Amino acid sequence: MTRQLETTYRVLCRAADHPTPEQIFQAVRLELPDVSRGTVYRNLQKLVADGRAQLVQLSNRSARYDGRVDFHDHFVCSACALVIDVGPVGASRDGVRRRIAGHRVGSHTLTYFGICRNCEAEG
Amino acid sequence: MTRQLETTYRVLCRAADHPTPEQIFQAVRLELPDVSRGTVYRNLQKLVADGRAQLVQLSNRSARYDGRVDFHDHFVCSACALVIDVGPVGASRDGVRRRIAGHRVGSHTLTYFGICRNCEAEG
DNA sequence: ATCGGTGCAAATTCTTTGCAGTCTG
DNA sequence: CAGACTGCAAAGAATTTGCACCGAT
Repeated sequence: MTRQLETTYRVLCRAADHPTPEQIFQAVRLELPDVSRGTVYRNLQKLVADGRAQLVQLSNRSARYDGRVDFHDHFVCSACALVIDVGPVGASRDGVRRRIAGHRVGSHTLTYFGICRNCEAEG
Repeated sequence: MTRQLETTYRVLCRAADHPTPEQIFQAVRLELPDVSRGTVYRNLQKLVADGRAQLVQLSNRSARYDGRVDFHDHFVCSACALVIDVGPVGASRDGVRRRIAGHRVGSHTLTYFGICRNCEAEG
């Protein structure tokens, strides 16, 4: 447990907005000015592998990480890429299968796409 | 409606495996040897904008396109990136909300992550 | 001394874009 | 002919990796 890993984890848990690796890197750098991007990328993958963080697949453009590891869903604004947590209530709690066409299901996530209030107001 | 766009669309509809842009490019090139990647990328975006194809957000690694535009869900193998269609039955059909925390919901998708039969057999 | 973790920079991978030429309506 | 579309190649963005070094066992 290095300082870099610990700081990355703390930054991630503190953030509520599903930050990108770049945002996490910038935040970690405030505390550890000499940290490198490569280290932050590596540590984020380590956190996911250890089950202490989640990689949220919302966009092909950039990864988004989540310090919450319990089951919950997401709303994504198609205009500004805002991501908010939803649940853990709702449709995705029910009727989830252990197997689909013989394939073993490990997890699932329900993602809502739409336009957030701000973007809707701006047109 | 150019030959490139028409061919791209046909290739996409024929494919059942949610191909990547690169795979689509290779398939289109069999029919139009001089087509360029840029054109395929542009045409895929056009198809999505026109509602004739769907971009499936499954990985930060590479985009996956889907010629099916009706509501349905996906199973993704975490080991080999296999993607199969699920539904349109199951949990994601029910209880879907029009608004979440005041944000307008346009669509939703339920994604199952797991290990496919082949990968499970191989260990 | 060893071994994992780090910073750095280069390399990869995937996608977008500027531009000049071409095709379509 | 005008505007949209194309191929090409370069640019751009996001991420990964090789390597030498450092720090804690």
